[in-house]
Amino acid sequence: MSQLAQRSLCESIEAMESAFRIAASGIDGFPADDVILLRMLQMVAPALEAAFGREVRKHAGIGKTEFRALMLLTSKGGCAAPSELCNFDHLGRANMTRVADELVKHGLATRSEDADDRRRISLCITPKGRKLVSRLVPNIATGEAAVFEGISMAQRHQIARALRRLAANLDAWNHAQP
Amino acid sequence: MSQLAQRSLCESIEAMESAFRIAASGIDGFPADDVILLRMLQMVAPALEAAFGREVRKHAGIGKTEFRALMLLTSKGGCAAPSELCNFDHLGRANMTRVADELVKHGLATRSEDADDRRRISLCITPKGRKLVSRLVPNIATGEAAVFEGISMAQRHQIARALRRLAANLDAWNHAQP
DNA sequence: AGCATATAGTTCGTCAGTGAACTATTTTCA
DNA sequence: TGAAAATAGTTCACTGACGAACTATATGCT
Repeated sequence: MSQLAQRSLCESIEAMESAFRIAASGIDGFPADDVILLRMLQMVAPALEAAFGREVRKHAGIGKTEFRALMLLTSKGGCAAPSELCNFDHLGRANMTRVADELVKHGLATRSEDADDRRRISLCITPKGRKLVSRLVPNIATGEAAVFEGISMAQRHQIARALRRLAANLDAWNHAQP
Repeated sequence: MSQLAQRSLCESIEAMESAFRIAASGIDGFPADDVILLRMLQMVAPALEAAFGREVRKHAGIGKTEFRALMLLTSKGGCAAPSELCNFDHLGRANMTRVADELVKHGLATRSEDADDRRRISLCITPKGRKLVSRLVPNIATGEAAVFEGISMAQRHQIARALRRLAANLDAWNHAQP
Protein backbone atom coordinates (compact mmCIF):
# COMPACT_ATOMS: atom_id res chain seq x y z
CA MET A 1 0.00 0.00 0.00
CA SER A 2 1.13 3.46 -0.82
CA GLN A 3 2.07 5.77 1.99
CA LEU A 4 0.14 8.52 0.34
CA ALA A 5 -3.60 8.44 0.52
CA GLN A 6 -3.92 6.65 3.76
CA ARG A 7 -7.06 8.63 3.34
CA SER A 8 -8.77 9.31 0.05
CA LEU A 9 -8.54 12.64 -1.69
CA CYS A 10 -12.01 13.56 -0.47
CA GLU A 11 -11.12 12.78 3.10
CA SER A 12 -7.95 14.83 2.84
CA ILE A 13 -9.92 17.76 1.46
CA GLU A 14 -12.37 17.55 4.30
CA ALA A 15 -9.60 17.38 6.88
CA MET A 16 -7.76 20.27 5.25
CA GLU A 17 -10.89 22.38 5.17
CA SER A 18 -11.76 21.95 8.82
CA ALA A 19 -8.15 22.52 9.83
CA PHE A 20 -8.01 25.82 7.98
CA ARG A 21 -11.37 26.93 9.37
CA ILE A 22 -10.05 26.37 12.87
CA ALA A 23 -6.80 28.14 12.03
CA ALA A 24 -8.74 31.07 10.58
CA SER A 25 -10.75 31.53 13.75
CA GLY A 26 -7.49 32.03 15.64
CA ILE A 27 -5.77 34.33 13.16
CA ASP A 28 -7.22 37.69 12.37
CA GLY A 29 -7.77 38.54 8.72
CA PHE A 30 -7.19 35.01 7.47
CA PRO A 31 -9.17 34.59 4.22
CA ALA A 32 -10.30 31.04 4.97
CA ASP A 33 -12.63 30.51 2.02
CA ASP A 34 -10.10 31.54 -0.56
CA VAL A 35 -7.25 29.65 1.04
CA ILE A 36 -9.41 26.54 1.13
CA LEU A 37 -10.47 26.94 -2.49
CA LEU A 38 -6.89 27.38 -3.57
CA ARG A 39 -5.81 24.36 -1.58
CA MET A 40 -8.54 22.26 -3.16
CA LEU A 41 -7.33 23.35 -6.55
CA GLN A 42 -3.80 22.38 -5.61
CA MET A 43 -4.80 19.02 -4.21
CA VAL A 44 -7.19 17.99 -6.99
CA ALA A 45 -5.11 19.07 -9.97
CA PRO A 46 -2.00 17.03 -9.19
CA ALA A 47 -4.13 14.05 -8.18
CA LEU A 48 -5.84 14.11 -11.58
CA GLU A 49 -2.48 14.53 -13.25
CA ALA A 50 -1.03 11.60 -11.33
CA ALA A 51 -3.94 9.36 -12.28
CA PHE A 52 -3.56 10.34 -15.93
CA GLY A 53 0.15 9.69 -15.69
CA ARG A 54 -0.34 6.21 -14.27
CA GLU A 55 -2.75 5.36 -17.09
CA VAL A 56 -0.36 6.57 -19.76
CA ARG A 57 2.58 4.81 -18.18
CA LYS A 58 0.61 1.58 -17.98
CA HIS A 59 -0.61 1.65 -21.57
CA ALA A 60 2.24 3.37 -23.36
CA GLY A 61 5.34 2.98 -21.19
CA ILE A 62 6.10 6.70 -21.32
CA GLY A 63 5.35 9.64 -19.07
CA LYS A 64 2.35 11.92 -19.32
CA THR A 65 4.42 14.83 -20.56
CA GLU A 66 6.00 12.72 -23.26
CA PHE A 67 2.59 11.57 -24.38
CA ARG A 68 1.21 15.09 -24.39
CA ALA A 69 4.10 16.26 -26.51
CA LEU A 70 3.21 13.51 -28.94
CA MET A 71 -0.40 14.68 -29.11
CA LEU A 72 0.71 18.24 -29.67
CA LEU A 73 3.01 17.12 -32.47
CA THR A 74 0.06 15.62 -34.30
CA SER A 75 -1.80 18.91 -33.98
CA LYS A 76 1.09 20.65 -35.71
CA GLY A 77 0.88 18.28 -38.64
CA GLY A 78 3.60 15.99 -37.31
CA CYS A 79 6.57 18.27 -36.70
CA ALA A 80 7.34 21.10 -34.31
CA ALA A 81 10.26 22.76 -32.59
CA PRO A 82 10.78 21.82 -28.93
CA SER A 83 10.32 25.41 -27.85
CA GLU A 84 6.87 25.49 -29.40
CA LEU A 85 5.94 22.39 -27.46
CA CYS A 86 7.12 23.72 -24.15
CA ASN A 87 5.10 26.84 -24.75
CA PHE A 88 1.98 24.73 -25.24
CA ASP A 89 2.62 22.96 -21.97
CA HIS A 90 4.05 25.94 -20.10
CA LEU A 91 7.20 24.00 -19.35
CA GLY A 92 10.84 25.02 -19.38
CA ARG A 93 12.99 24.27 -22.39
CA ALA A 94 15.38 22.18 -20.34
CA ASN A 95 12.56 19.82 -19.64
CA MET A 96 11.62 19.49 -23.27
CA THR A 97 15.12 18.29 -24.12
CA ARG A 98 14.59 15.36 -21.80
CA VAL A 99 11.12 14.72 -23.21
CA ALA A 100 12.49 14.70 -26.76
CA ASP A 101 15.29 12.33 -25.72
CA GLU A 102 12.72 9.96 -24.32
CA LEU A 103 10.48 10.09 -27.40
CA VAL A 104 13.42 9.49 -29.71
CA LYS A 105 14.66 6.62 -27.53
CA HIS A 106 11.26 4.94 -27.82
CA GLY A 107 11.11 5.48 -31.58
CA LEU A 108 8.05 7.70 -31.26
CA ALA A 109 9.66 10.81 -32.74
CA THR A 110 12.79 11.88 -34.59
CA ARG A 111 15.05 14.89 -34.32
CA SER A 112 16.10 16.60 -37.54
CA GLU A 113 17.82 19.88 -38.29
CA ASP A 114 15.89 22.85 -39.50
CA ALA A 115 17.52 24.13 -42.70
CA ASP A 116 16.06 27.65 -42.39
CA ASP A 117 17.23 28.31 -38.86
CA ARG A 118 20.13 26.19 -37.82
CA ARG A 119 19.56 26.87 -34.12
CA ARG A 120 16.29 25.05 -34.36
CA ILE A 121 15.49 21.40 -34.34
CA SER A 122 12.45 19.82 -35.82
CA LEU A 123 10.88 17.13 -33.72
CA CYS A 124 8.73 14.87 -35.90
CA ILE A 125 6.33 12.15 -34.84
CA THR A 126 6.91 8.71 -36.35
CA PRO A 127 4.23 6.31 -37.62
CA LYS A 128 4.73 4.35 -34.42
CA GLY A 129 4.06 7.54 -32.48
CA ARG A 130 0.90 8.25 -34.43
CA LYS A 131 -0.33 4.74 -33.83
CA LEU A 132 0.27 5.10 -30.12
CA VAL A 133 -1.68 8.35 -29.96
CA SER A 134 -4.72 6.99 -31.77
CA ARG A 135 -4.60 3.78 -29.77
CA LEU A 136 -4.71 5.70 -26.49
CA VAL A 137 -7.36 8.27 -27.35
CA PRO A 138 -10.28 6.01 -26.38
CA ASN A 139 -8.73 5.40 -22.97
CA ILE A 140 -8.32 9.10 -22.44
CA ALA A 141 -11.89 9.81 -23.52
CA THR A 142 -13.17 7.21 -21.07
CA GLY A 143 -11.11 8.60 -18.23
CA GLU A 144 -12.18 12.18 -18.89
CA ALA A 145 -15.81 11.20 -19.04
CA ALA A 146 -15.55 9.35 -15.73
CA VAL A 147 -13.83 12.22 -14.00
CA PHE A 148 -16.22 14.91 -15.22
CA GLU A 149 -19.34 12.90 -14.56
CA GLY A 150 -21.98 14.84 -12.71
CA ILE A 151 -20.54 18.21 -13.64
CA SER A 152 -22.84 20.01 -16.04
CA MET A 153 -21.67 21.69 -19.22
CA ALA A 154 -22.68 25.02 -17.72
CA GLN A 155 -20.47 24.33 -14.72
CA ARG A 156 -17.58 23.27 -16.93
CA HIS A 157 -17.79 26.55 -18.80
CA GLN A 158 -17.95 28.47 -15.53
CA ILE A 159 -14.82 26.74 -14.32
CA ALA A 160 -13.05 27.40 -17.59
CA ARG A 161 -13.95 31.07 -17.37
CA ALA A 162 -12.78 31.28 -13.79
CA LEU A 163 -9.52 29.53 -14.58
CA ARG A 164 -8.84 31.97 -17.40
CA ARG A 165 -9.43 34.83 -15.01
CA LEU A 166 -7.16 33.25 -12.42
CA ALA A 167 -4.46 32.90 -15.07
CA ALA A 168 -4.81 36.54 -16.09
CA ASN A 169 -4.70 37.71 -12.47
CA LEU A 170 -1.65 35.59 -11.83
CA ASP A 171 0.13 36.93 -14.91
CA ALA A 172 -0.58 40.45 -13.68
CA TRP A 173 0.62 39.60 -10.19
CA ASN A 174 3.82 37.97 -11.44
CA HIS A 175 4.46 40.96 -13.65
CA ALA A 176 3.98 43.33 -10.73
CA GLN A 177 6.43 41.49 -8.47
CA PRO A 178 10.04 42.73 -8.59
CA MET B 1 15.21 35.59 -17.57
CA SER B 2 13.69 32.25 -16.88
CA GLN B 3 13.45 29.73 -19.67
CA LEU B 4 9.92 29.02 -18.62
CA ALA B 5 7.26 31.51 -19.50
CA GLN B 6 8.75 32.82 -22.63
CA ARG B 7 5.08 33.37 -22.96
CA SER B 8 2.75 34.23 -20.13
CA LEU B 9 0.42 31.67 -18.63
CA CYS B 10 -2.50 33.14 -20.56
CA GLU B 11 -0.64 32.90 -23.83
CA SER B 12 0.31 29.31 -23.10
CA ILE B 13 -3.31 28.47 -22.34
CA GLU B 14 -4.42 30.03 -25.60
CA ALA B 15 -1.78 28.17 -27.57
CA MET B 16 -2.62 24.89 -25.84
CA GLU B 17 -6.30 25.35 -26.52
CA SER B 18 -5.96 25.97 -30.21
CA ALA B 19 -3.48 23.12 -30.57
CA PHE B 20 -5.88 20.66 -28.95
CA ARG B 21 -8.80 21.92 -31.04
CA ILE B 22 -6.80 21.23 -34.16
CA ALA B 23 -5.72 17.84 -32.84
CA ALA B 24 -9.32 16.99 -32.02
CA SER B 25 -10.49 17.72 -35.55
CA GLY B 26 -8.06 15.09 -36.81
CA ILE B 27 -8.74 12.40 -34.20
CA ASP B 28 -12.15 10.87 -33.95
CA GLY B 29 -13.79 10.82 -30.55
CA PHE B 30 -11.32 13.21 -28.96
CA PRO B 31 -13.14 15.06 -26.13
CA ALA B 32 -11.52 18.42 -26.83
CA ASP B 33 -13.46 20.55 -24.34
CA ASP B 34 -12.76 18.29 -21.41
CA VAL B 35 -9.14 17.78 -22.30
CA ILE B 36 -8.67 21.52 -22.56
CA LEU B 37 -10.42 22.15 -19.26
CA LEU B 38 -8.29 19.56 -17.54
CA ARG B 39 -5.14 21.00 -19.07
CA MET B 40 -6.10 24.48 -17.90
CA LEU B 41 -6.55 23.12 -14.42
CA GLN B 42 -3.16 21.50 -14.61
CA MET B 43 -1.44 24.59 -15.90
CA VAL B 44 -3.06 27.11 -13.58
CA ALA B 45 -2.82 25.15 -10.33
CA PRO B 46 0.96 24.62 -10.36
CA ALA B 47 1.52 28.19 -11.53
CA LEU B 48 -0.43 29.49 -8.54
CA GLU B 49 1.44 27.12 -6.29
CA ALA B 50 4.79 28.26 -7.68
CA ALA B 51 3.91 31.91 -7.16
CA PHE B 52 2.86 31.20 -3.59
CA GLY B 53 6.06 29.24 -3.08
CA ARG B 54 8.23 32.10 -4.31
CA GLU B 55 6.47 34.52 -1.95
CA VAL B 56 6.92 32.25 1.05
CA ARG B 57 10.53 31.55 0.19
CA LYS B 58 11.22 35.26 -0.16
CA HIS B 59 9.61 36.28 3.13
CA ALA B 60 10.25 33.24 5.30
CA GLY B 61 13.19 31.37 3.79
CA ILE B 62 11.31 28.07 3.81
CA GLY B 63 9.27 26.18 1.25
CA LYS B 64 5.54 26.41 0.76
CA THR B 65 4.94 22.95 2.18
CA GLU B 66 6.96 23.72 5.27
CA PHE B 67 4.99 26.90 5.78
CA ARG B 68 1.68 25.14 5.28
CA ALA B 69 2.66 22.52 7.84
CA LEU B 70 3.32 25.36 10.23
CA MET B 71 -0.14 26.83 9.61
CA LEU B 72 -1.75 23.45 10.15
CA LEU B 73 0.14 23.03 13.40
CA THR B 74 -1.40 26.21 14.73
CA SER B 75 -4.84 24.90 13.82
CA LYS B 76 -4.19 21.84 15.98
CA GLY B 77 -3.35 23.98 18.96
CA GLY B 78 0.37 23.86 18.33
CA CYS B 79 1.19 20.16 18.14
CA ALA B 80 0.38 17.34 15.75
CA ALA B 81 1.79 14.04 14.52
CA PRO B 82 3.49 14.15 11.11
CA SER B 83 1.03 11.63 9.71
CA GLU B 84 -1.86 13.95 10.55
CA LEU B 85 -0.15 16.76 8.68
CA CYS B 86 0.49 14.73 5.57
CA ASN B 87 -3.14 13.72 5.55
CA PHE B 88 -4.16 17.39 5.57
CA ASP B 89 -1.92 18.07 2.63
CA HIS B 90 -2.43 14.73 0.88
CA LEU B 91 1.29 14.10 0.87
CA GLY B 92 3.30 10.98 1.56
CA ARG B 93 4.76 10.33 4.98
CA ALA B 94 8.27 10.21 3.57
CA ASN B 95 7.89 13.78 2.50
CA MET B 96 6.71 14.93 5.89
CA THR B 97 9.89 13.63 7.49
CA ARG B 98 11.85 16.01 5.32
CA VAL B 99 9.45 18.87 6.07
CA ALA B 100 9.77 18.25 9.81
CA ASP B 101 13.57 18.16 9.51
CA GLU B 102 13.50 21.52 7.81
CA LEU B 103 11.17 23.10 10.37
CA VAL B 104 13.28 21.81 13.26
CA LYS B 105 16.45 23.02 11.56
CA HIS B 106 15.01 26.53 11.31
CA GLY B 107 13.84 26.50 14.91
CA LEU B 108 10.21 26.78 13.86
CA ALA B 109 9.09 23.49 15.40
CA THR B 110 10.32 20.79 17.75
CA ARG B 111 10.07 17.03 17.73
CA SER B 112 9.10 15.28 20.94
CA GLU B 113 8.07 11.77 21.80
CA ASP B 114 4.46 10.88 22.39
CA ALA B 115 4.19 9.11 25.74
CA ASP B 116 0.89 7.41 24.92
CA ASP B 117 1.96 5.84 21.66
CA ARG B 118 5.68 5.41 21.37
CA ARG B 119 5.56 4.99 17.60
CA ARG B 120 4.34 8.53 17.31
CA ILE B 121 6.15 11.81 17.37
CA SER B 122 4.66 15.11 18.33
CA LEU B 123 5.68 18.00 16.14
CA CYS B 124 5.15 21.28 18.01
CA ILE B 125 5.36 24.81 16.72
CA THR B 126 7.73 27.15 18.55
CA PRO B 127 7.08 30.79 19.43
CA LYS B 128 9.33 31.70 16.53
CA GLY B 129 7.14 29.59 14.28
CA ARG B 130 3.96 31.24 15.52
CA LYS B 131 5.46 34.65 14.97
CA LEU B 132 6.38 33.72 11.41
CA VAL B 133 2.86 32.52 10.66
CA SER B 134 1.18 35.64 11.94
CA ARG B 135 3.72 37.85 10.24
CA LEU B 136 3.02 36.24 6.85
CA VAL B 137 -0.76 36.08 7.01
CA PRO B 138 -1.25 39.61 5.66
CA ASN B 139 0.93 38.82 2.66
CA ILE B 140 -1.07 35.71 1.96
CA ALA B 141 -4.35 37.56 2.29
CA THR B 142 -3.16 40.19 -0.17
CA GLY B 143 -2.01 37.59 -2.67
CA GLU B 144 -5.24 35.62 -2.47
CA ALA B 145 -7.31 38.73 -2.95
CA ALA B 146 -5.29 39.71 -6.02
CA VAL B 147 -5.55 36.30 -7.58
CA PHE B 148 -9.29 35.91 -7.03
CA GLU B 149 -10.15 39.41 -8.13
CA GLY B 150 -12.99 39.53 -10.59
CA ILE B 151 -14.30 36.10 -9.64
CA SER B 152 -17.60 36.41 -7.84
CA MET B 153 -18.44 34.59 -4.63
CA ALA B 154 -21.04 32.60 -6.54
CA GLN B 155 -18.40 31.47 -9.00
CA ARG B 156 -16.02 30.56 -6.22
CA HIS B 157 -18.67 28.36 -4.66
CA GLN B 158 -19.40 26.77 -8.03
CA ILE B 159 -15.74 25.96 -8.47
CA ALA B 160 -15.48 24.57 -4.99
CA ARG B 161 -18.49 22.33 -5.64
CA ALA B 162 -17.09 21.15 -8.94
CA LEU B 163 -13.69 20.43 -7.40
CA ARG B 164 -15.31 18.34 -4.69
CA ARG B 165 -17.15 16.39 -7.34
CA LEU B 166 -13.95 15.92 -9.33
CA ALA B 167 -12.24 14.63 -6.20
CA ALA B 168 -15.06 12.18 -5.54
CA ASN B 169 -15.04 10.96 -9.13
CA LEU B 170 -11.30 10.54 -9.03
CA ASP B 171 -11.45 8.59 -5.76
CA ALA B 172 -14.01 6.29 -7.36
CA TRP B 173 -11.90 5.90 -10.49
CA ASN B 174 -8.76 5.15 -8.51
CA HIS B 175 -10.64 2.65 -6.46
CA ALA B 176 -11.98 0.95 -9.58
CA GLN B 177 -8.55 0.58 -11.17
CA PRO B 178 -6.67 -2.65 -10.44
C1' DA C 1 29.79 45.86 -41.84
C1' DG C 2 30.16 44.63 -37.32
C1' DC C 3 29.09 44.43 -32.66
C1' DA C 4 25.32 43.83 -29.13
C1' DT C 5 21.50 41.39 -28.15
C1' DA C 6 18.24 37.75 -28.48
C1' DT C 7 16.96 32.97 -29.28
C1' DA C 8 17.27 27.52 -29.58
C1' DG C 9 18.87 23.79 -27.60
C1' DT C 10 21.76 21.42 -24.24
C1' DT C 11 24.04 20.35 -19.80
C1' DC C 12 24.33 20.49 -14.96
C1' DG C 13 23.05 20.68 -10.26
C1' DT C 14 19.00 21.15 -7.29
C1' DC C 15 14.41 20.59 -5.39
C1' DA C 16 10.13 18.56 -3.83
C1' DG C 17 7.72 14.94 -4.43
C1' DT C 18 7.16 9.51 -4.92
C1' DG C 19 7.20 4.18 -3.54
C1' DA C 20 9.51 0.43 -1.38
C1' DA C 21 11.92 -1.50 2.35
C1' DC C 22 13.11 -1.25 7.14
C1' DT C 23 12.49 -0.77 12.45
C1' DA C 24 9.84 -0.18 16.34
C1' DT C 25 5.72 -0.22 18.32
C1' DT C 26 0.60 -1.23 18.92
C1' DT C 27 -3.65 -3.63 17.91
C1' DT C 28 -6.38 -7.52 16.68
C1' DC C 29 -8.16 -11.91 17.01
C1' DA C 30 -7.98 -17.24 16.84
C1' DT D 1 -1.93 -15.30 25.31
C1' DG D 2 0.69 -14.96 21.60
C1' DA D 3 1.25 -14.71 16.58
C1' DA D 4 -0.27 -11.93 12.62
C1' DA D 5 -1.44 -7.65 10.86
C1' DA D 6 -1.47 -2.73 11.05
C1' DT D 7 0.66 1.75 11.93
C1' DA D 8 4.39 5.66 12.66
C1' DG D 9 8.37 7.26 11.33
C1' DT D 10 12.66 6.90 8.74
C1' DT D 11 15.91 5.96 4.94
C1' DC D 12 16.98 5.29 0.20
C1' DA D 13 16.89 5.51 -4.73
C1' DC D 14 14.34 7.54 -8.18
C1' DT D 15 11.44 10.97 -10.96
C1' DG D 16 10.07 15.09 -13.33
C1' DA D 17 10.22 19.50 -12.88
C1' DC D 18 13.24 23.87 -12.31
C1' DG D 19 16.98 27.84 -13.07
C1' DA D 20 21.60 29.07 -14.40
C1' DA D 21 25.31 28.71 -17.41
C1' DC D 22 26.95 27.42 -21.85
C1' DT D 23 27.33 27.06 -27.21
C1' DA D 24 25.84 28.07 -31.58
C1' DT D 25 23.23 30.58 -34.48
C1' DA D 26 20.32 34.70 -35.98
C1' DT D 27 18.69 39.45 -35.68
C1' DG D 28 18.92 44.30 -34.94
C1' DC D 29 21.13 48.70 -34.43
C1' DT D 30 24.21 52.16 -35.17
